[in-house]
Amino acid sequence: MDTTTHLAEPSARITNKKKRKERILASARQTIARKGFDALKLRDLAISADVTVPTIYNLIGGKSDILNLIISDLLAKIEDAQGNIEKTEIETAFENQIDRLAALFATDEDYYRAAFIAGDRSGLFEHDSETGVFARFVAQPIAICRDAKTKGLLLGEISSEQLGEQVYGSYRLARQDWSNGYLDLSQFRQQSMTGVYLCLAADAAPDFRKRLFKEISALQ
Amino acid sequence: MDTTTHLAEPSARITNKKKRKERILASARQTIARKGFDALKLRDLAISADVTVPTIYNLIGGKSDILNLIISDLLAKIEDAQGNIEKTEIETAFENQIDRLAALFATDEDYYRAAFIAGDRSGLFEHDSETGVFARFVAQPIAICRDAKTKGLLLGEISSEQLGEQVYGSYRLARQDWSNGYLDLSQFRQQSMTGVYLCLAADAAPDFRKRLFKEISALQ
DNA sequence: CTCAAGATTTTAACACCGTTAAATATTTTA
DNA sequence: TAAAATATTTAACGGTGTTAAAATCTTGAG
Repeated sequence: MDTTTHLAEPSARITNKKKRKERILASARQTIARKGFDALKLRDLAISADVTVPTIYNLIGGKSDILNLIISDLLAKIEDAQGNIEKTEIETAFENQIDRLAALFATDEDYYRAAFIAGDRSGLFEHDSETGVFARFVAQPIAICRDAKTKGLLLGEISSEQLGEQVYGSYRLARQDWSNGYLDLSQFRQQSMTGVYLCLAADAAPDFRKRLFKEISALQ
Repeated sequence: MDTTTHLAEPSARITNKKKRKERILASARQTIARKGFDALKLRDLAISADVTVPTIYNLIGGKSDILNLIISDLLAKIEDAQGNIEKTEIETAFENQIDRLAALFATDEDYYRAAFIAGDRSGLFEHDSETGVFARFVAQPIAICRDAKTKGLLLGEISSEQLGEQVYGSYRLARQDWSNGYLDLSQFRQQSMTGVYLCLAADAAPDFRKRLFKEISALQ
């Protein structure tokens, strides 16, 4: 299989290829961010990346392939940003998670909005797959709820799986409303947090419940 | 202005025009329902409605105009189906509302899914407008919550406006998940109801809260 | 009934899009 | 350097929404 004596060095051809590819993708991201997903035209993209259309097909592929790469990039950045959540306190665990997301989105709001819209359109967040995006992301709230139950903060009148899914739904909805342009980023934060705290309050022990409502009114 | 002696009778020309228009729209609805929104092509539509493409432009307009008519139709049917909600009991008020929606969707599931997707894409449910769809629809849960508060079922640790919006968010999310194909109709019903009951439970008086959790576990 | 005026439909084209085969240019290898 | 492999571009195809202009039909006055 390997006929060379040394490891394959990154020949100039290949590095150039990579450079062009990156230039194309960066340009695509910029266009989506600035003008929306439907405004991405292959001919314009080719011009702005200083190549021709068939080169795009050669290096990346058709429009859906470009899309897929952008979505992968989105997911990688999100998972990176979520990182490990410190389980110091329950409220701050969720607050941290949402704040990190909001901070990430703020770095390039148009781009993330566009990427989420693209993701939603291509069924990225389907619930069925055991290993899909939804399953990976919903696991975290569920884990936090479980932890809260062992600490006696939650009463357990509803399963951690169900409660976690509802909590996750709260910021999923806020995220969608934001990426659809219905909310700005600060509203996204407030809306997510309100939803999360309210869900938790439903199953919270009395003093924790009191704390949650105090947090909610502090959000307004 | 009115030069005729009698009221204008619906001349054959005009009734034919209306008939054609209806035929075009019905055909469009069918195509969207069967093959999805992106599969609606004006040439195909013209053939299936037995007219030519410019006739569509003359009677209705371009693709976005067709879309708008279909969305209006969707909204009319929904508002019709919602009707007046009897305020007998709080839980059943929400349950009735959701059941009526689910029953309506079930009459032509593919069509309603497609119409919602089209509506979402064209920013139908924006939050800002005072008289928009969102404002009209969110008013009902808020009113029910207010009623529940006066009856002592809700404690009022959160405003009826906020709680109602969260409740509405619960079935808005479920509706989106259903129209995106992530849930089937029975899951939509279960998911909506769980979310609504959980939101209410957060602010519910003890015995009402107990009732709500019983309802939730009965849903599984 | 006839026929011109007006409304409606259709023919035929335009501009734009994603995509791809075939030709050209470039880089690597022997 | 010559040949082989690889990458890029030229030039086209089929399909889309849209529209001006020609052809057709309907209406109503004489």
